[in-house]
Amino acid sequence: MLGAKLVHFSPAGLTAGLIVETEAYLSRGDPACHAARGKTKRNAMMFGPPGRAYVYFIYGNHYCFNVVTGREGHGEAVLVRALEPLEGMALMQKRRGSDKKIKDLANGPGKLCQAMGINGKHNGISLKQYPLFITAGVSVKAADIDVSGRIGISRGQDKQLRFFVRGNAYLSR
DNA sequence: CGGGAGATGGGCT
DNA sequence: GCCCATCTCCCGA
Repeated sequence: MLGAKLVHFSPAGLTAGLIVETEAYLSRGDPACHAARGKTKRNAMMFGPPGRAYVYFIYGNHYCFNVVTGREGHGEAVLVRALEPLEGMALMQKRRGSDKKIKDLANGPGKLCQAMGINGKHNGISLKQYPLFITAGVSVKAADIDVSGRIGISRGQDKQLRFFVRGNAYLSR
């Protein structure tokens, strides 16, 4: 997914960005994964077919955007943590705050949802078609991808499941 | 600049 | 009640 392009045609206009940072949440042996304790109303979309969005509300203020990656019934997804803004920067600033610099528009999971206009109503929709989809972006070589522990979690901190484009200016950290 | 804490609300126990 | 895959502000350096 790194280097792929996330596009959203919203009623307010078009925004798009390159995926530069992700985290994997596995279906087995991963206590940090929302699906670790079985299927619930909240995480049900994670168990659906791959290629759909799993969007959830967190900390009373923010949404996080995931792509379901596991086979149907498995409960596996990839969290998108940061985007390099490509199109619709003016709209992103309108949503995020006009004082924000470009590099602060989508360099975090909550921030990118706000910048892209992604919210709970996108939970479960296909990411292969209008209005919200992932398409070809730029090619990222394996040698340019770095790995680290995941950010902001309290369980499963030992796992090296955060992936990002080394040196990219739009990472969350 | 870096660290600490509050805001804020839905889901789960 | 408590937890939480976060963000922002405010403080001190």
